[in-house]
Amino acid sequence: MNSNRRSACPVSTSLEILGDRWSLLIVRDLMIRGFRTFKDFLESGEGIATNILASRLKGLKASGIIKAEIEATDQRRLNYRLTKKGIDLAPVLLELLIWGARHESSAVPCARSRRIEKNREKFLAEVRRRWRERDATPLQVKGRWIWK
Amino acid sequence: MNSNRRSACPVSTSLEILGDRWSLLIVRDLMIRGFRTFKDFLESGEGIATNILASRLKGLKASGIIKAEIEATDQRRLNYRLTKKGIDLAPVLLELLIWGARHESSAVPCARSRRIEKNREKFLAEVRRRWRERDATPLQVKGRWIWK
DNA sequence: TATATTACTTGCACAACGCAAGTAATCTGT
DNA sequence: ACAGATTACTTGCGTTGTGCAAGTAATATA
Repeated sequence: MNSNRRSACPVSTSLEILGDRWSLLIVRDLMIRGFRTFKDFLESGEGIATNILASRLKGLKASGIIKAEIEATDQRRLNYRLTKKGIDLAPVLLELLIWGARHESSAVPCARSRRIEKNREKFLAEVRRRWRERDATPLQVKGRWIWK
Repeated sequence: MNSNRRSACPVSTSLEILGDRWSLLIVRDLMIRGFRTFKDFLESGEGIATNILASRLKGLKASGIIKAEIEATDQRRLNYRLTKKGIDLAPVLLELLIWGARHESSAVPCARSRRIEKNREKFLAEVRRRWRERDATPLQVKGRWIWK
């Protein structure tokens, strides 16, 4: 499992699993936007190709970050869900959000990203509650989407 | 500058810049290990190729995350250094470290990663102090390398 | 029973990566 | 002063990964 690692550094190990343009976006969609299905991810706006999405889902599953279960009422639908290991990525995503909002994004007003930053623990607690209770409504902060 | 973005989400934007297997490792080496030169990065253990390293350094410079200055006493040597934008990635790296140590790494003893987690703010303050004061000694926690 | 939906897979062109080798500028030892 | 070493790259080339379009199998709906 942890053979063929390029190094023992946990940052390096994390990046071997998550270091690409798409994996963490899938985690974001599961965590924040309440997405569950293949089709949801396809339509998430960044325009991932079907083959790339399939390969990333496969990788995330192999790494134990997500799992999939067939929907009881519709055998066609696979519902993806974060594992504990997956939801533990919440702080990583939050810090990426804060960094991007501060240094790169014109889309998130400074006031909103500063509020998220200030209420870091509250935000994480809410993300974890949603996961525990399978709350799949898109996450908002003060009535606004946090990613726009 | 922020044209041709696949979406307005700051997480997506961050990943377009940093979402690969190498960029954040270079930032780690600058931030934690006190590396400065091309040669330092080459020998950092993960085995990055020279052309890839050159292209990543170029990208990080273009993104304003690092800057390079020629060493006064040796004109051959380029010293790379994190900018403010670069040092602001410290929380992202820290969370990747914590996640990797908890879920992937056998190299970091649980006790040590828990201590880092508990002293999150102290750790970040120390990283920022080192940057301000140009302290390039490899960062240790209680006399141990934090990445092993 | 025909059509739609979901979650993929396959084929192909193109870009990125990884390794080995080479190069230009600068420094060091004699 | 000159040979050899050092630093920071670039170039070539074969392999791997990505992105798009099209196709497919299983299941659901009208």
